Amino acid sequence: MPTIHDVAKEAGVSISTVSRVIQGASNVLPETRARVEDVIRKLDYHPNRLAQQFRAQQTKNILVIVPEYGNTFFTDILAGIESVASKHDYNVLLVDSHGKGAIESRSYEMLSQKLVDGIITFSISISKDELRQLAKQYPIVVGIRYFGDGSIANVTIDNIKATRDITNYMMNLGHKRICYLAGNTDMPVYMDRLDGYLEAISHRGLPIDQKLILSCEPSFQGGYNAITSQINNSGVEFSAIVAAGDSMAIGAIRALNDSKRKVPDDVAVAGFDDIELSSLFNPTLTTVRQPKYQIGVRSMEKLLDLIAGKSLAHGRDILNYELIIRESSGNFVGNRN
Amino acid sequence: MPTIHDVAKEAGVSISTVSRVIQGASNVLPETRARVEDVIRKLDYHPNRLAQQFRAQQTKNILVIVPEYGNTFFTDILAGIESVASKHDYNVLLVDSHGKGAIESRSYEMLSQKLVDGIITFSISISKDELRQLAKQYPIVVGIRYFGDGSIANVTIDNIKATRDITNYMMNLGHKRICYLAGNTDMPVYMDRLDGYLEAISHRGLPIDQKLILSCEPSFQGGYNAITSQINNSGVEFSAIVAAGDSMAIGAIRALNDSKRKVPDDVAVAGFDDIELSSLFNPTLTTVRQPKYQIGVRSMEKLLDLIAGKSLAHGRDILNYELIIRESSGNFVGNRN
DNA sequence: TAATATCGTGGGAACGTTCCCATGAAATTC
DNA sequence: GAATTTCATGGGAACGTTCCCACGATATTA
Repeated sequence: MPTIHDVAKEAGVSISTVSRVIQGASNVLPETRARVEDVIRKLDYHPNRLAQQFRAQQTKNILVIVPEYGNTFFTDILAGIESVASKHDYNVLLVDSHGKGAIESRSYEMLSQKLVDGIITFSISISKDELRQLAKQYPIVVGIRYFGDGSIANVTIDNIKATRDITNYMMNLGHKRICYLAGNTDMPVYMDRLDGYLEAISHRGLPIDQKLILSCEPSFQGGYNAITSQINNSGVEFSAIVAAGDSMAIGAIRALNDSKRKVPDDVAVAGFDDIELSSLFNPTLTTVRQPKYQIGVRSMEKLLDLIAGKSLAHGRDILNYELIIRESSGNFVGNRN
Repeated sequence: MPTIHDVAKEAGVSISTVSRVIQGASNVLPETRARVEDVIRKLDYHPNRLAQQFRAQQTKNILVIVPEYGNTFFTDILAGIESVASKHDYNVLLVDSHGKGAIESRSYEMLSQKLVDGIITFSISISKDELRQLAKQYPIVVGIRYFGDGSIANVTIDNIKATRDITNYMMNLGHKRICYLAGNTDMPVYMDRLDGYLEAISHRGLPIDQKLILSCEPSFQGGYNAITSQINNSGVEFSAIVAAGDSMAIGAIRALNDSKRKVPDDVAVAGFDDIELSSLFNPTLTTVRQPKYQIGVRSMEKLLDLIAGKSLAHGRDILNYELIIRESSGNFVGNRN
C-alpha cells in the first residue's frame, strides 16, 4: 500500500508538493502536477483518510441515530440529509438505537472520540438533561421529536396543529365519537398530538370522554392491542379512530377487521406520519404527511451551521405538513353516535 | 479537550503508563492504575479514537451496503450482524447504495482509505470482475446475492430449491397455470429463482408457457405493472402467481384487486423473502422466509475471519429457509386451468 | 540597477496514540 | 552474596498526513 512518501520519491518531488496536488492547490506548476498525477495513477495511490482526518482533527462524518432501521419513515429523511451532506463532502453514518439509551450513549461518545463531527438524532432515549449537556459541547440536532425548550437545535412540524387539523377533518365528516390512539404520552411528540386532539374536540363543543383516549405503545402491535381491548372489554362505542402514528392506525384497522368491522364503512380511521405502508395498505390510510425530505435537509443544514460554529443554528425550525386523504377515512357525512 | 499528555502530567506518570491503563494492560501497579483512573475521570478524558485507529491502522469499523434503507428485510440481517460485531468491539456503519454503482464504488474506496476494515454487501451494482478484484485485496462478504463462482465469501440460501418448493406447494393446491414474476433476470439471484420455477413445472410434467413468465423490476411497482399489463393486454389466464420477491407479489395483489379479482379466491399468490409488510398486508402473504438474522450472523463471522486473515472464510455458506403459509395462497385443492 | 513582490518548491513540526526497548529496583535462584 | 529473573515504569520512534515557514528564482516596481 503506497503512501505519500512513495509517490513523492517516485515523482522526484517533495511530500509537500504531492500533498498540494492531492488537495488541488493552485500553486503547483502544471507539468509538476501532471507528473505527480501520473505517479499516483501508476502506483494506485489512495490518500489514507484516517491520517488526513487525524491530522485535520475532523472526520467529515456525521452520524444519524434512528430508532429503527426498518421504519421507512426515515428513508426520505435520510435522502434529504444525504443530499445536503454530499454537497459538503460529508459522509453519513447510520445507527439504529432500537430505542435503547445504552446504544444511544455509545453513539454520542463517538463525538468525544472524534469519530464524527456531529449528530442528528431522531431518537431520544437518554435523559433530556444529558442530551442538553451534550448539545452544549458538540454539534447535535434533534429531528421530529419536539424538544421542549429551545436549548437544542430542533427541526419539527407543529404537531399540535396537525393533530387538530386531522381531528377536525374527521369531525367534518360527521364523526362525534372519535377514539384517539395516543401512543406513549410520556414523550413530548405524543403529548403535543394529544393536545391537538383535545383542543379540536373541545373547540367543537363536544365532550371529552377519557374512555376514548387510549395510551399504547406507538407500534402496530400497540394499536392492535389497544383497539382489541377497547372493543372486547370496554364496550365504549366510536365511529372513528384518530391515531398518533400510522403503525398504530394500521394495527387498529387489523383489530377492527378481526372483529368484523369494516374500514371505513363501520369505522373511519386516520393516522399520522404517512409511512410507506400507508399508501400500500388495504384500505389506503388517511394521514398527516410530514415533509420528510425537507426535515432531512433542514436538519443537515442546521448541523453544518453548528459544526461551523454558528450559534444562530440553535432553536427550532417548524416545517409545514400536509393532510393526505385516502380510503380509510371514507366520506361519511351525517350524524352518528 | 484533554489528551493523554494531560492525564500523564496530572497523574505524575508517563504517557506509556496512561496508555497501559487505558488498554487494561496487566503490568501496572494497582495504586498507579487507581491514580490514573481518578485523573481520567476528573479531567473527563476520552481517548481520541481517531488517533488510536490511525496508529493501529485499523478502525474496528465495518461497512454494510444495502440497496435501500427502508427495506425492512435488512433489519433482521443487521441485527444479526450487530450482535456479532459488538461482541468483537466492531462498529457497524451503514450505507444505502440506492442500487447505484457510483455510490457503491465510493463505498469500496473506504477500504483503501482505511476508513473501514471490511465490507458486507447486499447490493451488487458494480461489475463482477471489479468486485472480484476488490475481494482479492480486502475483506469483503456478499450476502443474499448469490455470487456465481466461489471466488468471494458468500452467504445465501439455496434459491433454486426454495423456488422449486414454493412452486410445488402451489401446484399441490391444484394450480396448473402459474404466472411467474421473475424480477430482474440479469441478476444471479433471480436467475436461480427462475430456474427453480422452471424445474418444478417441468418435473411435474406441465408445459412451460413463456407467456406466464414475466420479467420486471423487483419492486412493488414492477409487480403491479407486470400483472396489470398481463391482465389487460395479453389475455393469458392463470390461477396463481409465484413472485420472486414479496414486494412484487404485493404489487401483483394490488393489480388483481384493481381488476376485481380476489386473492386468494380468484388467484392465489406467493412471494419470496418474508418482508415485514407480508405479515401485515391484507391478505397476509404466503412466502419463503430467509433466515435473516442468521445470514447477518454468518456474514459477520465470515468477515471477521477474513479480517483476521483466515482464507478459509472464502467460499459459500448455504443456510436453511422456511416456507411460510399464509392467507394469500388459499387452500384450493382441485382442478383449474 | 536595486529593492520588492510573486511563485513553485522543500523542510520539518505537529496531530494523539501505541509499542518496542531500556532502565533500575525488587525478587528469586544458585 | 553474587548472578539472574521479574516487573513497573519511562523514553522516544513511528503511523501518514497537513501546513507553516523558509528558500531561491523569476517577475515587477521604483
